[in-house]
Amino acid sequence: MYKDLPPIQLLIAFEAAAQLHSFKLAAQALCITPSAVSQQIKQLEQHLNMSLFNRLTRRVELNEYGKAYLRVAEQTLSTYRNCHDSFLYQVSNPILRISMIPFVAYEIVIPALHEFKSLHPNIELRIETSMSLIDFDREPVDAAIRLGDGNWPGLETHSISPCHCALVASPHYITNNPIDTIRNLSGHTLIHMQGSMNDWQRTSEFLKGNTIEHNTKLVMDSYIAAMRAAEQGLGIAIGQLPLLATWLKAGRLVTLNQPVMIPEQYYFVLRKTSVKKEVLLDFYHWLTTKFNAEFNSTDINSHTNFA
Amino acid sequence: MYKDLPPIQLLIAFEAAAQLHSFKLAAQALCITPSAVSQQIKQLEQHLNMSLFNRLTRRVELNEYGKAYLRVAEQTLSTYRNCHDSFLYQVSNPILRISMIPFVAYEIVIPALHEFKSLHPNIELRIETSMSLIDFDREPVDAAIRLGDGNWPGLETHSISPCHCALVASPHYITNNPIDTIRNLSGHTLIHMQGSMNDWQRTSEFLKGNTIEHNTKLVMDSYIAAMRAAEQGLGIAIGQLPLLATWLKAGRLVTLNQPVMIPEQYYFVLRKTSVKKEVLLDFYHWLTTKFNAEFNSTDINSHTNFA
DNA sequence: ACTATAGGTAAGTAATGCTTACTCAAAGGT
DNA sequence: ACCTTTGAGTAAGCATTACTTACCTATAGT
Repeated sequence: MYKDLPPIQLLIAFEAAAQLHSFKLAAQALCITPSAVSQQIKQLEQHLNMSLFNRLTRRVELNEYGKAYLRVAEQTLSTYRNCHDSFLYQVSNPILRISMIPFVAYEIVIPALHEFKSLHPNIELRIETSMSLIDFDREPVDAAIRLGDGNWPGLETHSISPCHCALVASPHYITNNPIDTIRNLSGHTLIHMQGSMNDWQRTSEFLKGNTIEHNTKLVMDSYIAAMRAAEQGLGIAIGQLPLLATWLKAGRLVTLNQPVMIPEQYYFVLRKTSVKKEVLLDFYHWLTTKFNAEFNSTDINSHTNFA
Repeated sequence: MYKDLPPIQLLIAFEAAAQLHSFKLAAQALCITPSAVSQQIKQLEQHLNMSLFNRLTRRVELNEYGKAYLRVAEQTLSTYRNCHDSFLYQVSNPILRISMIPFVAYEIVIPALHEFKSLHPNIELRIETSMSLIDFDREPVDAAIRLGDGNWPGLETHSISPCHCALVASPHYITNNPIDTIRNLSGHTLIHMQGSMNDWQRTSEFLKGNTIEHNTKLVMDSYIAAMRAAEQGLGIAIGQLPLLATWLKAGRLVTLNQPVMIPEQYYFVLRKTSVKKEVLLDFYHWLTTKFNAEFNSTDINSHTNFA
């Protein structure tokens, strides 16, 4: 059936001639000669093995077949034009789906979204919050914000900012549960985060202490829940400085020691082959300034030092 | 917006390559060389100013733009193929809309329709019954069966059969209302048909008589109603022989005189520019045999002659 | 009767699309 | 580690297609 389809480009001349009732006007519209239009339509008629126009003197008009075929041409070409236009719209107004943990979304990205939107009105951001590392091959996301060593095979990584950690608690908690020195936290509740259970192990190594055993454990299912628990005075948590700027400034939490830079960093991660790389990097650069603004505005020396 | 539409024929190679994930296979499908496919797709990419495929080694895969553009190509081409197919279907299974008076439809055409359908299974007939001459420029009909002199400007006419007229009445009526001679019908009811009021005038001239005045008139609104009235014994009507074959054979009516050929004939009428001329003439030839079969099967000498 | 006009046709030319021949890069099989 | 195979990209040349030019035809309008 497909084999004897007339060359699709002939539809263009036919549509113009049919709509304008004139080969001459069609030729003008298409910037070719009337003769070329005549030949193209003759070709189409030969392919269909039927005539499409009644040739009158100095005028052509569609016959019944022509009228029916005009519907073919119009439908086909309008489909092409509409689909093409919406394709171009999609391309020039890309949707960036970016995955991150809820805390980063709520504390850093979302509060500044209106600024990004005003800088890049064409780019539509879709923030996807996820607890764990998403699989780029399965999830329909364009990029992710990840804490790690920057080594994810097949993905392109861009460093956003280093990560400083410090023990945090609410001021109220400190008052009611005095801390002698952070090397001796026995008797205190240590707030853990699910999936990062060895953080306290590492922390104790950093602090050159070994007092983290025999403490009460409180395990929360996310970083945001851990911070909220600390804010409520339920114990001591490990806070990441770039994320806690507003909490520390507002006095919802205080740091108990000089922040320590950990080996992991925050990275912006995207597919190596992403066609949206350009706009994604626009977002990355903007995001980096947001992270650094947060971190620099946090006076990392304003902690209650029990070291 | 339309100006920078890529040449529509490029969609064909793109669709094939995208669906087959291979320029080589696409080339085979299109009966061209892989190089040609590669060049067409390169052209398309240059028009769109973006790449559509990730070129891997010995393999190509659509990137995100390519996936989006595949929808453009598929929609456009499937629209073309579907519309084209339904156009061809329409052409090869034409609908013939043919106008005629109800009597011709009911007595001649419709009883034989199943035969025509078996001879021409592709042709769909639409019988449109109409009391008066329809206007080909306004009504969506392809042809008409008309009684007349064959001279209708702008239309092509083909003679179907001459028309013989005779006075008819029911056998019962004749018994109850004896007729002396058809030159003297005084006292009889003459059944007229609306729109053909001068038929009796002409008939009297044919019969070389002048007795048609001072009779009771019965005016019916159609030929079929006039024949039914005669059948019911309501009076004498003017019957057209080609149409009354079954009625006469069944004894529903009898002729009262030797049928007389009138100047009008039955014609098959169509537009000079009709694109369905071929199938219409198929129908015309079939119709002619039907008319003649009817007429020849009527023994025009089997009348009750009062001349 | 003459002119102007729209379309059709034929021949020549410009443009395009295709093939051929070659290169390249990586995968697969010894 | 080697060579072979394979699919895609490229450049040059060729073949085909599509367009233009010039001329013809028919007719509507003057």
